[in-house]
Amino acid sequence: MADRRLTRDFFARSVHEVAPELIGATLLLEGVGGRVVEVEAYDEDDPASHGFRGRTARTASMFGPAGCAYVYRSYGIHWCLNLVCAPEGRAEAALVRALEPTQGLDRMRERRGLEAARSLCSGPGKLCQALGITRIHDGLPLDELPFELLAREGEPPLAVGTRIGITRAAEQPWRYGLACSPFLSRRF
DNA sequence: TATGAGATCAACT
DNA sequence: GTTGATCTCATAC
Repeated sequence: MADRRLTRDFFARSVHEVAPELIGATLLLEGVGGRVVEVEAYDEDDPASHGFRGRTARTASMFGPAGCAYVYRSYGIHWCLNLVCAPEGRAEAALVRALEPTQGLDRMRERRGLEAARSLCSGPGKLCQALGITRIHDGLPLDELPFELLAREGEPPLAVGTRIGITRAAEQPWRYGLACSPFLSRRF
């Protein structure tokens, strides 16, 4: 198989370029995962972004090198996975919101309880639970195990919309998805 | 289909 | 003390 691995160079650009190109890519953790069908872009000048108020202990990895994971706790219960992008010394990241499960379905059902494939990874918190992503993955490079991140083949139909679950800058059309996918967290 | 409450933690004011 | 890049379950229409 050709090496379609996404490396740091791929992420060393504006998140607004990277995010749409992530749709259709394959994300695996320890062989469990699937195709990325939904992401949201957050940049440093974005009031909704964790990077907006500058670097803190929690958001440190968002300010770290491109091509790494930024994992944080949301609402005290859920984990959310971001892929760090950065042109140069900036804090930008793409929030992975939904996957189409393709590998390790059994492991996912084990972690989340018996469930239909379409609801295993249809949301940032669900996806992290299904793949077993926690704080220990915060800051890890995405081009090394246990992560595997493979570029898409071809250009899938893209859907664009407004981001979900935020109160500030809620009108920005920085949510990207695979058009008509049944695995989205919400329809566009 | 839609709306609302509860769960629960760390950063921030 | 408040808030949030969420999810699930319950209740209502």
